[in-house]
Amino acid sequence: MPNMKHIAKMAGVSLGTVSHVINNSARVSEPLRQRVLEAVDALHYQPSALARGLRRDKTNMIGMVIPDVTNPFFPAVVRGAEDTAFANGYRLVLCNTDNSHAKEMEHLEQLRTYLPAGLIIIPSSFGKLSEEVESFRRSGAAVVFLDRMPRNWKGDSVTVSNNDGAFRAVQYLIQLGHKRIACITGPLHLPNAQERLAGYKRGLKLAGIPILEDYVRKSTFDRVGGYNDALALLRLRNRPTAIFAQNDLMAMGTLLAIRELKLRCPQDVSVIGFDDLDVTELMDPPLASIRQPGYQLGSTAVQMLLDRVNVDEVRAAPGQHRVLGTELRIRESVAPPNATIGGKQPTR
Amino acid sequence: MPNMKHIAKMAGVSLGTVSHVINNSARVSEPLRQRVLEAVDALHYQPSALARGLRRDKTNMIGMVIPDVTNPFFPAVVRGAEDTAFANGYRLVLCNTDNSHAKEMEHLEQLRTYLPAGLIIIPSSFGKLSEEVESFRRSGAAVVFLDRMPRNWKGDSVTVSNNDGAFRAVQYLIQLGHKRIACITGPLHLPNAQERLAGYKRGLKLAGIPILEDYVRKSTFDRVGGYNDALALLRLRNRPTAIFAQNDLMAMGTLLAIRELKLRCPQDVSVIGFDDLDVTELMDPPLASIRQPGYQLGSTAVQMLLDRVNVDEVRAAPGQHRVLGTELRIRESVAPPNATIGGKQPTR
DNA sequence: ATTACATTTTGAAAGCTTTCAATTACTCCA
DNA sequence: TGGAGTAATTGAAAGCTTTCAAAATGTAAT
Repeated sequence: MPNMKHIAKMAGVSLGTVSHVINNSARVSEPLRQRVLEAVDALHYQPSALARGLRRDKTNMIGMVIPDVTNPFFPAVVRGAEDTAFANGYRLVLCNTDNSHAKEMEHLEQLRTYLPAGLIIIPSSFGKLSEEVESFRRSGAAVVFLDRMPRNWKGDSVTVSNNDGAFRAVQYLIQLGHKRIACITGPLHLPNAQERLAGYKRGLKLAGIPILEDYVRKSTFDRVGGYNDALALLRLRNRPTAIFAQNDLMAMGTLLAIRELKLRCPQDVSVIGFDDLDVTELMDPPLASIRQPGYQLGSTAVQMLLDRVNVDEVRAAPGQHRVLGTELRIRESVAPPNATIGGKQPTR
Repeated sequence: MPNMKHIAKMAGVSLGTVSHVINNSARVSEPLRQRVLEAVDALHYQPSALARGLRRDKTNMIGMVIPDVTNPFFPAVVRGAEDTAFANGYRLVLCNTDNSHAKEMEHLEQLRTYLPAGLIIIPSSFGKLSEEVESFRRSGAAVVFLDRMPRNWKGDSVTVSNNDGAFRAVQYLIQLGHKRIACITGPLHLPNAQERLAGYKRGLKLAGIPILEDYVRKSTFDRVGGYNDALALLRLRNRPTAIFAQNDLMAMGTLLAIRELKLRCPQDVSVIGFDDLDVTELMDPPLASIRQPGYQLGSTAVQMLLDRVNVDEVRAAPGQHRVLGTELRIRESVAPPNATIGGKQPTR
């Protein structure tokens, strides 16, 4: 592999000149400039990202730390991030944490040794993580939190209007005539789960519907979680007529549970999810959901990160906290309670 | 950030000794060793991956080049890869190519400047790509092709039994009584599309069913592709009673097309896909499919890659070509032709 | 032609690690 | 105690780039 020395020799100039031409870091007379460019072309020269990073104290890599690509909400986010990173000459290092604090920390510590330009994090733990991240930032990396954010984070972040989305979903259900509305939440140490829960409660409160302990089930953001807790809800003496699952994976689990108990959706139970995955419209029944702009979430995060990187040293610029909108998508999984004659009556 | 010099000074030893302790690259007396380790601990020292890579001519990064994480088949593959990479101290750089040759090349050229330990590629083009990859390999990186492979590739690869999977799907349909079986293929310059098509043809041939031009539609591996070509198939005078879509995304498009034309699946048309995505069982109707072990595909690829990296310089070791099995998953989207009374008769 | 000044160009240092040849320390035996 | 031989330790070079102070070149004015 050719290096700068080769170029310098071939073009008959010094190392410094080659560097200046390549980086446009100083005025170089046209003839020399041409000779260098020709040599670069002839030898197919590409600067070593390692040496460059070592010298500059910063590489063009962005660490992206997420819980699990396999959760169908995340690929769009990753894609949005990768696209705008790529477009700006940056690369993405993907790290799955499985919501494990230990893995999260291990990834971060490793990443740091690469001097990445920045970090995009969908955190699953807080506390020690925040410290680690703060130290990252002090050492010059830009950090953007995505989707979830530590309570007292002062830097940049992108999230969605979780509270509002949930609120409007509940409001819609109430409008249809539902009074017994349950909620399956994600792990409540996660801010987004908290916010969606708050939105749910706000909706009920506004309509004067009391909030029942039994109707709020703390679960995990995956299908089996949704399945299990839906089962529990559906077996209540006072079975809910509508279930709001805090993400689509849990909503799918809910649909399975409904099927398992030989109930029907939406006649016996309405279901509404959160995320609006691509597949929702193909499901049986098509799943109503609250749309989150996944791709945009990722691309915005990288955009903010790069802004921060480029503004360079104006660390004074206060952290931005951008919130993207959500949108209610109604589909056949919701209907007024006891919509059809023959809908099974609740056991009480 | 602390560096080796700091450690050396603190422990009262030379740079060389620190390095030896950290890498176990030479015998170091126990007292010195302890002092170094203590210093490392005290200062929270971590070797610079950049300097190390520069010196060693190789980093612990693996470039993973795929068409699009957003295609729901890939996340599992990526996850499998990332997991076994992580477990072995390697990191994944994710690159989406959108099936674009140009992007593919750009990613590769960029990756090379990082001296990655290896590359895992799901290629979307061949020809020039193969050259580039070959040159990568000569420069010391291990390369594994995944899912698709250039025709004359001599190195490592992991794929699945595409031909066989397709064959068995077709065989099953025939067994149910279908005679008019169509196939929606992926882009035929992709080997996996080719192989699945070959399997389809083999199945028909074996049963003595003639292969109709009209029943084979070359499409793209996504939902709209499937939708459009399914529409075309369903409008044929001699409408097929079963459609084999070469991946689940296209199969979903097919279901939409069927719905659009007010036909019913499986009564009017049976549908079978390929991939067996997680969501298939929740669809309407649940989609029969040929299962591919996505996670295993990714993890095997990284495993092979690391084997190659570690065996070190025994470049003589011949390329391995591993083929993972596929499995037929029958669900309600397939049934005998004209299963129910009232199934619309084909218009001639 | 000389001086002063602006513009280009250069060479070396720094960034951090690994590795190898050379040096130092140590053990054992005569 | 001296010397041979082995084991442990060291220091410097190399890997590739960027950057800065210094050197060289060019221009203009006197």
